[in-house]
Amino acid sequence: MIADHLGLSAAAVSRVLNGAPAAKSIPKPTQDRILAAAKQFNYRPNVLARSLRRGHSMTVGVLLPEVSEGYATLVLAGVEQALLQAGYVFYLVSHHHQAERVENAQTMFVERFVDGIVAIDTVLARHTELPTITVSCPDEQEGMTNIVLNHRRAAELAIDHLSGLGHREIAFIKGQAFSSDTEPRWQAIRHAASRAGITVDPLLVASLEGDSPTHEPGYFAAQRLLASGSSFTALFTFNDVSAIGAIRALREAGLRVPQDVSVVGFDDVQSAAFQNPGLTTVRQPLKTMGMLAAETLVQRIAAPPEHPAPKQLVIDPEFVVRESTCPPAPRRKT
Amino acid sequence: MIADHLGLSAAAVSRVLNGAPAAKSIPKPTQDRILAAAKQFNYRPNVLARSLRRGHSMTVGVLLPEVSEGYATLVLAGVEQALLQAGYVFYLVSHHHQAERVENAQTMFVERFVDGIVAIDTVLARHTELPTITVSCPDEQEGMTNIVLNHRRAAELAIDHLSGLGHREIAFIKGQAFSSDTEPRWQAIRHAASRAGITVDPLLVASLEGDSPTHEPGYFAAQRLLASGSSFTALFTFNDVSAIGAIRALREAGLRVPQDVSVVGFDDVQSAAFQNPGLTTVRQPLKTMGMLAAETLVQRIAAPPEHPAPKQLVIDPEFVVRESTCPPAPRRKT
DNA sequence: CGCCTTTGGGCAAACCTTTGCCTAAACCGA
DNA sequence: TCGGTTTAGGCAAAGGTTTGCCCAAAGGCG
Repeated sequence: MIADHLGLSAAAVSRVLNGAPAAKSIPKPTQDRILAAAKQFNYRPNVLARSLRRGHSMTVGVLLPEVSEGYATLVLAGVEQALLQAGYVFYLVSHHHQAERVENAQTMFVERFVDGIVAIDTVLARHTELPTITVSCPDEQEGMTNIVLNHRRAAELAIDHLSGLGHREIAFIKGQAFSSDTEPRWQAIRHAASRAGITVDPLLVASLEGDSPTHEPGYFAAQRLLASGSSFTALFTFNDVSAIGAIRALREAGLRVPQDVSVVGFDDVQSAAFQNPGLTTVRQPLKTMGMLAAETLVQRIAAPPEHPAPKQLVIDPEFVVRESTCPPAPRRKT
Repeated sequence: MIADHLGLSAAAVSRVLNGAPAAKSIPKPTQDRILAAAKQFNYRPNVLARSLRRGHSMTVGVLLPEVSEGYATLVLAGVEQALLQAGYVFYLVSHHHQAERVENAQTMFVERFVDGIVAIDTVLARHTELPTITVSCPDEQEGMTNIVLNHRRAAELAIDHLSGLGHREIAFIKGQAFSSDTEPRWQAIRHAASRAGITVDPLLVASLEGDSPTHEPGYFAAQRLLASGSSFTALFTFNDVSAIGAIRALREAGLRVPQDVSVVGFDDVQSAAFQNPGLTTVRQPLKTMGMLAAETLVQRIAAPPEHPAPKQLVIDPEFVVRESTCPPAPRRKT
């Protein structure tokens, strides 16, 4: 269209606008005319046509469990920032931990020629040819890089903190089975506990149930722990929202946090610092992990890795002490 | 490709697969062959090519302030669900309330041939030809529909609740200037207050400052209110996260909520019910608003509205009483 | 047998760029 | 003057669908 106006061919225009090497055979004045006309008409190449021809779309697909949930959206914030910076845009789709939705999303992604995939807390439905980076996903598929937390370290931080305060009777709330972090973190906790000489009472282990991403599962899990009859002076939950839900259950049962029960959360979501009491928690640098994922992905898109892609990028957690933990009361039964 | 395999033309394949009217001149057996082959090869038409030809992309652009923030992502959840149901996918971009980022996003949207735009709590940078639905946006551009809360009703619910409990000295935390709801809601509050015979002490009005979407602005705003020297028995904040931040500031100042100060939030985000104390708040049906926005948009994409599009869809709030409000103490100065 | 109508589907343009290959003119040196 | 090189950009294919228009063969009717 701009070519017609100048009496040139579309080829020339394309070359100049893209700074193609072949453009060096086009004299400066002509180039300037093209540039000027492009500016004048506010010309934008049709991205669809370009993608069709070039075979890539400058788009990536992002998968997460819930679109409105603290954990994944904090990762997403990092992903977005890094992606934008690199000139990519993304499709977002949530799957609510349903395999079918993941599957559909994956086919949608290939249909629409995304250049890569970022999957947050997601188990992929099948192997994909597309460059893929996962955040907190369990399976190690061929050639895909996984950004994971150092669970070992995370568990030690929490257990050593509680153990250092004098707690021996510690209750746990595990994650849902579908959550990728649940198993590795639980392994790490068992390991850290035994290292600290703490035995894990099976009666003091509850799991989050249901697929609600809200506080309720933690609330009910804590109620089950209280009903189990075993006493405990501390509680370590799978994440912060569960912790908040659990604290409510504890309080409703007449227990004070932290005087009667210390509570340690996980993630350090934005609201953790503003809880009452402020939540002691294991901080995951979620935004950083998201940025790392996106950066790794665009790198991989630009240049496929030489031989075997690095399988894992391990991120270290921090521990944040606030008000929800203290030494156990000298004597008290739940 | 599938055409070659069957010795047919791409045209025939296209017509059959799309159930085009012209397909009726193709006999059943041939149609079956095409369908079978498509299934066998798991054939997916190239969406890029199709969009290029058809002139629409089955994609919409979604704009919001922050990707990890309770309010907008709850709306987003509704948008996503309705969009998915209608077969659309979306680009997500956050703008952090920066006009330039909104502008860039808008040009990106037209470059990529989105079929429409959903803008959540966003002031658009310029007029757009694209079908656009906004949620909680102030400006009434030609032909664009805005989903808004019934601020009048919302303010009355909160003010009448506090006034009914006996509160007369009420402090307020207004939203940031860039937030679309700030002005209309404030107008509504003044109106409701005067209707209830309550005078608004200018010293008892603070505004959220800074563009952080977290609890801090509310925390600092509450501190400024406390420092103002005027006493108050109740506080009505712009949203729940501010309320949570404010509660922390109050508590740090030695005030108990609700015994010394009642607090009413706004939105009813997921964590509101699990705060300590549980937050009394004005509930916006955010997910519903998101769904409504998306449904209205796809409708408008399918069939441009007859003449003048309805300008506004007004949604009614609910009031949720929890534990952060109670009658004021008989006598107490802050 | 000749004409008309279905039947069955092909042709090619259009959507818009990108890119490998090519060429016509000009210029330059011998 | 002639051959070679550079200049300046054009040609056309390719990427995969969609769709308006067209046509050939077959069948039906008079």
